[in-house]
Amino acid sequence: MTQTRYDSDDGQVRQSDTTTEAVAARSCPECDGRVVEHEDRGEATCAECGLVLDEDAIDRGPEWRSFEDGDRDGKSRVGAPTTELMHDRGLSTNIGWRDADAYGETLSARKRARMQRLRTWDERFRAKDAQERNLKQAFGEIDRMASALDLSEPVRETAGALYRRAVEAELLPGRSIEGMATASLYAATRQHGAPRRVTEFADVSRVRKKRVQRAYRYLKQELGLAIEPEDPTRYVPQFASSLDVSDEAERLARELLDVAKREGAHSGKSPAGLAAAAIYAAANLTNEKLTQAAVSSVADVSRVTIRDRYQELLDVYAAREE
DNA sequence: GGGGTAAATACTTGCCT
DNA sequence: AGGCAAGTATTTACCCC
Repeated sequence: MTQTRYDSDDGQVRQSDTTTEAVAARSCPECDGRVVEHEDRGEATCAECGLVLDEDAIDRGPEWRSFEDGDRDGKSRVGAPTTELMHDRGLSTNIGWRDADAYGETLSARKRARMQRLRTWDERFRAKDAQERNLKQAFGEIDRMASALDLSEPVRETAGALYRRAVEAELLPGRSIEGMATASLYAATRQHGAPRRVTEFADVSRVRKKRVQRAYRYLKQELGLAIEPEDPTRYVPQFASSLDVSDEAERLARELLDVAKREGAHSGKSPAGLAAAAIYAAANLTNEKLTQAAVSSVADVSRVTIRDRYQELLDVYAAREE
């Protein structure tokens, strides 16, 4: 009697895996979700909606005041803000292509030759390295996909950091940049506890679902990523807001899922399918009009699956009541 | 609209070599 | 290591009420 196990794809499903990130006793003001602290970045995000609660303790932006009397232009002591999503963290300089000095005067032949050599070296230091070019392209991909899926900034940053680690661990040779970039982004959303379905990533990526999953598994294993098994309740806020159901129904959906989890009725079933069914069942119970077709399309789960799961959820819930 | 079903497909696991 | 078979979940494409 074998079963499809959606909760075992990180190879080591243990209770202790869930404690990698410190769990705060706070809850999100927006959606009441669990708040996850990311100590390494001085950030706290909501596990449900990805909302950033505590922005960085360190301000990496320029300082918008002058330090010398009469110096009205030089209001910045630092360069551009650093970010994970620039291949050199935004710290590079550029040497212009024009053969003119800062005042616009043309340069002598000797100086021109020297500038040419400088450019050559500048070029070599900055982008010659295959790894750097690799990062550049991957970060572009990550940013593009994240925009398409409307993912929060911290998620993008995490994805960038993961990808960088993958490159540094030399995981890339023999694998496609897009595949690994997509996998990094997927892993990031899982780590932040606001998961999206793999198919969503495959839709906005040039790689197919299969490749994404393969790359994801590889990434997770090689980097020793501790990622919690997918929890159906994590999908509830997403689906609920897309379908515009009441808070009451949303709460009920969570309860249905909690009961199902306690009864072990969820093992082997797809988390998104369960969440979709719970929303549908809850909407029915609170007399809200919600068609299976509507839920099916936002959750990316077939009507058949919703029907099957929602009957099960109701059965388990009813058996539990007495 | 909901609900049912059969065949096709996807994914996992265990077994084998 | 990788191929293969078996078992389960999910989707697809019909159907009826």
